[in-house]
Amino acid sequence: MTLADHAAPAPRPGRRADAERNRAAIIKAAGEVFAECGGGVDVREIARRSGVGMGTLYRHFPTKDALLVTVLERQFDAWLTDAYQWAVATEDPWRALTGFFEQLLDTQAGNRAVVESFATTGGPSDACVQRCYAIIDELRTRCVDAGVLRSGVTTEDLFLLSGSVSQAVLTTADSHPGKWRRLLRISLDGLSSRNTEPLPEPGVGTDARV
Amino acid sequence: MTLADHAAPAPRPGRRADAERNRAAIIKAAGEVFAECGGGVDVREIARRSGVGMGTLYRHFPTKDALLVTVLERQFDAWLTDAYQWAVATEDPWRALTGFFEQLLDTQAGNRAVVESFATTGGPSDACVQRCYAIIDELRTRCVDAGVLRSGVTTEDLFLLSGSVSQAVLTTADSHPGKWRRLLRISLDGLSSRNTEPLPEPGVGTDARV
Amino acid sequence: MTLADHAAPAPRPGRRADAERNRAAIIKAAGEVFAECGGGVDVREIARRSGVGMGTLYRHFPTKDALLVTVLERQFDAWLTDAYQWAVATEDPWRALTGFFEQLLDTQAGNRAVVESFATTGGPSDACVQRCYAIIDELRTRCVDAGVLRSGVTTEDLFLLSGSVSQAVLTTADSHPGKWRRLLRISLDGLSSRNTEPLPEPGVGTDARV
Amino acid sequence: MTLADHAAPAPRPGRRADAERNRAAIIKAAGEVFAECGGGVDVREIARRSGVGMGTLYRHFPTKDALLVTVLERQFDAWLTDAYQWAVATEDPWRALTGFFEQLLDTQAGNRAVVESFATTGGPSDACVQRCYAIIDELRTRCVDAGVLRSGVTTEDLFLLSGSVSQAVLTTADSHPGKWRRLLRISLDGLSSRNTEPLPEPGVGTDARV
DNA sequence: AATGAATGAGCTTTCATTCAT
DNA sequence: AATGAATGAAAGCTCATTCAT
Repeated sequence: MTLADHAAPAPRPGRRADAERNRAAIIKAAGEVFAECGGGVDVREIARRSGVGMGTLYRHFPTKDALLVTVLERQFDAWLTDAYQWAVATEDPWRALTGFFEQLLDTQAGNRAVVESFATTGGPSDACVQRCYAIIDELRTRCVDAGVLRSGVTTEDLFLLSGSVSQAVLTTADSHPGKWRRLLRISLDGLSSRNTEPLPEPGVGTDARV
Repeated sequence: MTLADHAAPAPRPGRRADAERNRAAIIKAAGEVFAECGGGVDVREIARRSGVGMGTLYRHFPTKDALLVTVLERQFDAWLTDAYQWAVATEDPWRALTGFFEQLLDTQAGNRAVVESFATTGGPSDACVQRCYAIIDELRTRCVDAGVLRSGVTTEDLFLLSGSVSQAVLTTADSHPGKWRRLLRISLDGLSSRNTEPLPEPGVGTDARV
Repeated sequence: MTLADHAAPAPRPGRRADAERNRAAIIKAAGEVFAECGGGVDVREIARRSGVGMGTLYRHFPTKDALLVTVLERQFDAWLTDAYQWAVATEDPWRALTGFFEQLLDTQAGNRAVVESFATTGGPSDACVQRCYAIIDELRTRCVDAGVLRSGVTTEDLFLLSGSVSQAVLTTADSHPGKWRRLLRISLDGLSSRNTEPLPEPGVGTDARV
Repeated sequence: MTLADHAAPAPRPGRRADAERNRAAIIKAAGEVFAECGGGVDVREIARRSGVGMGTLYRHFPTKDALLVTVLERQFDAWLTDAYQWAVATEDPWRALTGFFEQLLDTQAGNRAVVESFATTGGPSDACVQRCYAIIDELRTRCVDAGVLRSGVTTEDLFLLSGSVSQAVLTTADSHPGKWRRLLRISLDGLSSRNTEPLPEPGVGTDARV
């Protein structure tokens, strides 16, 4: 049992089959609709696309926001899990870290809602963020131990980097898909231990221009 | 006359003075409101804060979006100009480039609407983007000539980097102001010529993990 | 057999025992819920509290309103019976009449749905009203025979009086419980034969001010 | 200046004429609709009937409830004023008191919303209740001074009596209009000083049957 | 016969935009 | 030209009733 096992679909026993099917349909449809249109879409669109009535939707999720969070969590969690599993199986610590980021960003490419969540809430949900932190921290530690990571780089730095590049992923999704990979590589290279200059302290006033 | 002179307020001749004053008041208020609340605010709030009626507002700007674009353009343009002027006056090409980014990001720190614009429209407006591109290209060329920039880095890469870090600026604005500077430094360091590995081609399929 | 025997639970022969149990549970729960919250409650709350599913509830009662009426009838009927039995056993005709009202009002104190029914439907149901009328008429006749009732007072007057005071009972239920008893006493005293002025005729135009 | 001057229509100076007309139309329509259908009606019905859009309605009243309260206050206040003015001009204290009640009840006959308000909120609004209390108290004092009021009768008793009879007014509005006048007379006669028995103390346990 | 999930019209409220004054 | 009231199409959410299991 590692960090990577995530909330299973949880097929509660007494649940009727069609209810479960509907719930799944809602989550699926919501996942697509939120991804395409962002969190601002009309709930009706999700109901329509999932083939259920409004009441059914609201039976399964008490508010639109609850649905959004659920969907984002599931999506992000799944991506996180995949990327983590790949990373764990990778020998080279550096490649594990960078590959993890690339894979994670790759899967969330063009998902408006997920990317929005980084800008508005700081991430899909606290639980997701926690889990992401834990994973990044693990990968970071391996790099530190191997001496390949720039000194002073924190987990927060890495998380922030990931969320920030995800915006670039969305920006370029339509016009220049894949271009973000160059940006990611650039930023990651700035993380290698070949960069020896100290990073600025978190204090506000630091000014690189000086 | 250089790249940096931007669209002046354009005092159209036949215009009555108070109309011009109103227009200015609207733009000022909209700038503040959009910055604080993002592009989703109620137009009424802008009218209220600028002290004009809704009709006046809509006389000057046909749609909310037109107002938003106008405001973003002016703000971004001003910041761009400032940062550019500083950069032009800086001897060291590398410092000019990095300082330019930091200054630009610093001024837009916490401006919700501007940052949103990068995620949704790819930038405040096409004109802004063009101008930003031109400036970045100029600074980039200086670095290339001085041999301090990683080979293969394009203007697009740099622009994308800027837009992406701006998201981090917003994300951390409340909780950890200034933390984005570390991220910026990291990314910029990935741009130095000490990084010799080739960047991935823009093609979609490239996979850093391999 | 007197006026007072009311519709028995009527255990229809072919009925399965659990069906009867469910029906009883529904009526019990509905009685409580309607009393507490009034007729506007969500039917779900009743289903929940009675421990049956919505389908079962609607199998026993075709509409929410049918359930409401059934419940009100049963409750009111029971109270009516109790109050009547007490009144019948009371020698003094005046005390029988007044005590009947007080007892009836006392039991329905705070039952939102019953009181609402007087305002909206004129009473829990036609059958209830009929029965109540019959009882009141009986008690009234005794008073008339004994010469203690104001001349011209009709059964309708008395029924109306009861329904009207019931509102006061509800109004004061939380803040001043029991205060309605003063109001009841006042009104009842207006009914005594010591008041000799003729009551206004039912015609609309009568105006006490003239 | 007496108790009876009530909030004037308040034609705020800068207000546009049509806005005032709309506001009036809304209040008028709402008054009718609420009176006919009670507080539960669809707001759309009021918008339709007053000939304005939903937005206009909500511009004038922030919530449905605010509209309801405003309407009830105005209506009740107007009735209160009328009845009070009549009462003040009446020499006979007893006739002033009883006539006041009759007139007040007469005007609110069949107004569902106002009557509902007594059952749910205890009255149209706190301000209304205060004013009503003050008026009743004044009329009551005159009766007490004249020695025509039953000893121990409080203003609260009288207010409660009024609210309670108003239910009867509503109940009989359609089937037996005017019948409530008999009930009112009965109750009022119970208030005359010819009734010498002490009223029950407000304590809960008092039982008239004993 | 029992269950509780599904339905969808209907509710209150918001807000970009138009238009009478 | 300026004002801000008016508009009405959504939007999020509820709940009496039906229906598949």
